Amino acid sequence: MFRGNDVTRERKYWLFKSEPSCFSLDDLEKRPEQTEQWDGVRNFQARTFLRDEVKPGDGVLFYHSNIPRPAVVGIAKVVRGGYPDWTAFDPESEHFDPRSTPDSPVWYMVDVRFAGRFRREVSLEEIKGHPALSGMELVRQSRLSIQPVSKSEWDVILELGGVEEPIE
DNA sequence: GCCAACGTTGGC
DNA sequence: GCCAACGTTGGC
Repeated sequence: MFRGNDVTRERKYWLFKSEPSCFSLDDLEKRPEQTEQWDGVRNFQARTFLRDEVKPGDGVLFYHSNIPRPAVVGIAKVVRGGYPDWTAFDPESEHFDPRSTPDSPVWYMVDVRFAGRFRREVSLEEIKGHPALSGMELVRQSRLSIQPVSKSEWDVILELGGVEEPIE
């Protein structure tokens, strides 16, 4: 009932996938204010996370997919929660979807800001072989592009990757 | 480039 | 509402 107004809500953690040939951690770091709209998500389960559950201050594991050695390469921070993905309204956009309108949006996006690069990448292979990580959504259901990560998984991956806790 | 796993679409 | 056909993702 008070969803969205809960100022006491605990920070949540997420894993966002991206093909680096499309958008990489490097690209995020080079953006103005190191911030980017995470648009183009066209999967309903991922959409629902973006619309309802991803909130400012949340932590994001930045994962590079569809490459020879897929891996978490760094972290980002959510700076704006779910709002309508305008690329769905734009006929010129490759993410155009006429089912989504400004009055009744179907697709949502969030804004993320660069928060750190790992000293070493944490590969999918390593995650699969790590007792504390082998139950991750990433391993169990490999296709979801926005997925929740537990606090303990977040902590272990940051420890493996080697980055100071960067989010306030 | 292959293909398994999964999501979506559409006929019935 | 079932399910076959099809499209996409993403590891390998």
